[in-house]
Amino acid sequence: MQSRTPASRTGRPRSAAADAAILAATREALVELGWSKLTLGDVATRAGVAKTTLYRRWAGKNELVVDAVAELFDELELPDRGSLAADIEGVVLQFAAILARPEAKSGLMAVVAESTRDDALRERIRASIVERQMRLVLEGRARAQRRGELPSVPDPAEATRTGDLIFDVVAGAVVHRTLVSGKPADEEWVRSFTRVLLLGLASSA
Amino acid sequence: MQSRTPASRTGRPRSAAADAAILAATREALVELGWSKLTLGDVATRAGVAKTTLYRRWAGKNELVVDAVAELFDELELPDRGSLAADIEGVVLQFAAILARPEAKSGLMAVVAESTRDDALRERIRASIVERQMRLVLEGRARAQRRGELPSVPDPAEATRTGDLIFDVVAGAVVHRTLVSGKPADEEWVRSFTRVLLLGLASSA
DNA sequence: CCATTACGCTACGGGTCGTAGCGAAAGCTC
DNA sequence: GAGCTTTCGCTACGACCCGTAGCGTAATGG
Repeated sequence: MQSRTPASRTGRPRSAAADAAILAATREALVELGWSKLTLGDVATRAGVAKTTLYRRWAGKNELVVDAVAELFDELELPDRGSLAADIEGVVLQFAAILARPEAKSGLMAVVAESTRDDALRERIRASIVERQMRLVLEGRARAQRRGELPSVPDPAEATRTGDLIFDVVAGAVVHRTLVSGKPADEEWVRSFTRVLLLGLASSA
Repeated sequence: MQSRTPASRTGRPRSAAADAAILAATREALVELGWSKLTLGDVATRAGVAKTTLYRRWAGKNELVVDAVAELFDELELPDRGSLAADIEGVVLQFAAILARPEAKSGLMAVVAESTRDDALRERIRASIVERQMRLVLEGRARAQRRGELPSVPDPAEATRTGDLIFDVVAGAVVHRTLVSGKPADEEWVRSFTRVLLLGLASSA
């Protein structure tokens, strides 16, 4: 996270319980108040810590919410469901379930918006949230290539570009469906999406 | 926009020039300051109007930015380029060019984030921004069906679902590429994306 | 026991918010 | 032009949140 305890060994250690309490309080405040009305003073009160303690660990609202939201994505997994289509449907449904939670809705888009003017924040989001999702895409793709469902790409640069493309299409579609269109990415939608992704528009009814 | 002059005909009319100046000042402030540091007092000063004038027309920052950003999407068009693939590439490049502008980056995601807790704001975004994009998708699809490039869907409900799906995939992918991955949706990317969208993952190298 | 760091608490200047109140300006109707 | 109505610019205000400084205390390790 944000912990920096590399060389310093002396002195009173930071309370790990306080970290957990603050992040939980942040998610609670996101649900009740939303991003714009969330204040660090309120979060500190909810967590039972002093405001100064909070400022010693996080630079501001942006960094705090990134860490609080990032924990929601810990549960993402990619079990082998036997086929590429089933793998995609499974992971997309998991992703959609996380995005449907109010603390994710309120917080994620807000910090992404802020990250357009803050490179350090963008990198923090990439490392703690996006990177994990990306790994799943690459793993699912490699699995499908072993099954023979997807052609293998010899050129590494080309492989990276294709991986990035797939990731933006999958994540972008789910995010847009959930947050912009405001409709649930339920099983029916995910089936239709997977069909289009695999077979293309022309093949889908 | 927000003008309400249905029954009231008497008294001093609202200055249309002030509206334009305020919206332009809002975009200017979005570029220079970004969403979070943009204040209504500053916008009023930039526009050369009193802060109270601004509050008479817009309920708050959210509504103001929605209207300011919405004007950016006025230029979206869908000229007939002869094939579905060419039509998609053309409109996606236009969309990407708008999203690449700093006033769109900073503002759009922020108001979408706020809209997760404000239904009126969500509807405002839908009506003034999303609706226009959706129209292009439907028009391009109808055109492709006339050309025989896409199968026609007799069931109206199914047609709506498919239209919504295509829209979320296209818009979501471009938005995610631009704002989350932070990479440009340039011609090369758009070509690859169009290929995947039309032919599916299996057919793309 | 002592150095070091974290903690809780209080207090503060600075900034923004959104509104109220005022006189002046700009239209329309007669 | 007289009179009515609404908008406009301006000033001022209490309320809130920010981020930090200072202090005494608590919890470690040497």
